[in-house]
Amino acid sequence: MCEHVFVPGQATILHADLDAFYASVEQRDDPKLRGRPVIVGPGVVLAASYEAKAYGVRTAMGVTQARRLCPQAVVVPARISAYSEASKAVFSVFDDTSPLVEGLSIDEAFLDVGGLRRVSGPPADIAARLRREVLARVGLRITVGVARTKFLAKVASGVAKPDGLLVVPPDGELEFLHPLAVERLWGVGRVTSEKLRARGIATVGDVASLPEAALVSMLGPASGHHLHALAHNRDPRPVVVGRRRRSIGSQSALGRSRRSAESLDAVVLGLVDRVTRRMRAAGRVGRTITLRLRFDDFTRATRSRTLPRATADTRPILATVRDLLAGAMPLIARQGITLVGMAVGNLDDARAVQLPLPFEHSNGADLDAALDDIRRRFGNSSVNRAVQLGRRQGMTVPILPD
DNA sequence: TCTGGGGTCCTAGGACCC
DNA sequence: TCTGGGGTCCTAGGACCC
Repeated sequence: MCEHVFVPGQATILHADLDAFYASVEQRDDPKLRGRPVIVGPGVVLAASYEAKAYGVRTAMGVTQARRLCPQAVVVPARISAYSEASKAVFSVFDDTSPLVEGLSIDEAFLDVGGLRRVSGPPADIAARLRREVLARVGLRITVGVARTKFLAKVASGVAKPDGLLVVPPDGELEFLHPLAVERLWGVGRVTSEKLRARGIATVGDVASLPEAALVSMLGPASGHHLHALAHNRDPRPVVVGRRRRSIGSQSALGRSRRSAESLDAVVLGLVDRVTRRMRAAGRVGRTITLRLRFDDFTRATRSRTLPRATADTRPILATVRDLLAGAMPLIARQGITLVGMAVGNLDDARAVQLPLPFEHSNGADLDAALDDIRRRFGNSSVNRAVQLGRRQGMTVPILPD
């Protein structure tokens, strides 16, 4: 029998994070790069090795500036397929370690090892073994944080990197957390950090000493509640397996030179082709098309439209993007465009049944029959969605069984 | 700091439904 | 006929993350 042994109050969540991922893959594959400052470019810094970070080189910095800070750095072009292959290899080590793995990005994941104590030993041992395994099987160094909650495990790995392991014991959580800078809190970026620091709030402990209402009025309801909870070390979120992407998109920076309408259209065509290919490969269809623009002064704009039915076909999506772009032409003419992107959201499984509903010429009886059919085939909770979407669209509703 | 590419989630007003 | 409360969806913008 396989029972899940939940030990309350134990640190059982691992946050595993590869160190300087892209740069480490380059150093792994080319011995000449080992021990040297490496920057993955070109254009902007996609990743920097720790040797380069020591000189102040940071992700998203222009490569020109990075070279000024660290003239001896080797700049190599990104090899995305190599990174994605390395990522797959690392995730297969994760999957061999625990059945409960939640990927966060190409280079980090949460693992819940709470049920593995009898089979694999205590979490700290599992974490140490995981680090050895990733190094042995994939040749990459990884940092692991271990704690009772996801948030704390992630903070722990952030503090421990590079090439570290840090366990936060349940009776030492607040001592660990409260002296840290507010920027360590998940969800505190540039804007929130400035708001907090302007009020003299510099550490997690400072946040914890504030009444929740004060944070809410400062930052809005969602951020306020969120930060208050994290500062008091409340984070009940479980590790979730099999989370699915909610949108698929692509974008392209255009540089400073002026673009003709024709060349803009060529870029858009390429984006739509890339995105729809990826959607079809993933077996997804989507309804909401978003056009993303960025201008000379770095302001942004988005335009979106929701289609009556989900699709992964190039033609309707391209037509929609072109239409949105045409609507935005006055804006583009005024501001000068530097980036164009598009994304498809509201994703559904391509296997979802596209049900036609007889709303348009309905006499009521037709509709009731259709809803009965949905109830019979897909379960009761699908009916509400069908009614909502069907009324709005008058046509087609994608439904997956309950 | 003159800034790439891929994402997630929240907010807020208006439309619409029960 | 007028009214209310509760809820979802759509659109646009913004903050944040790696």
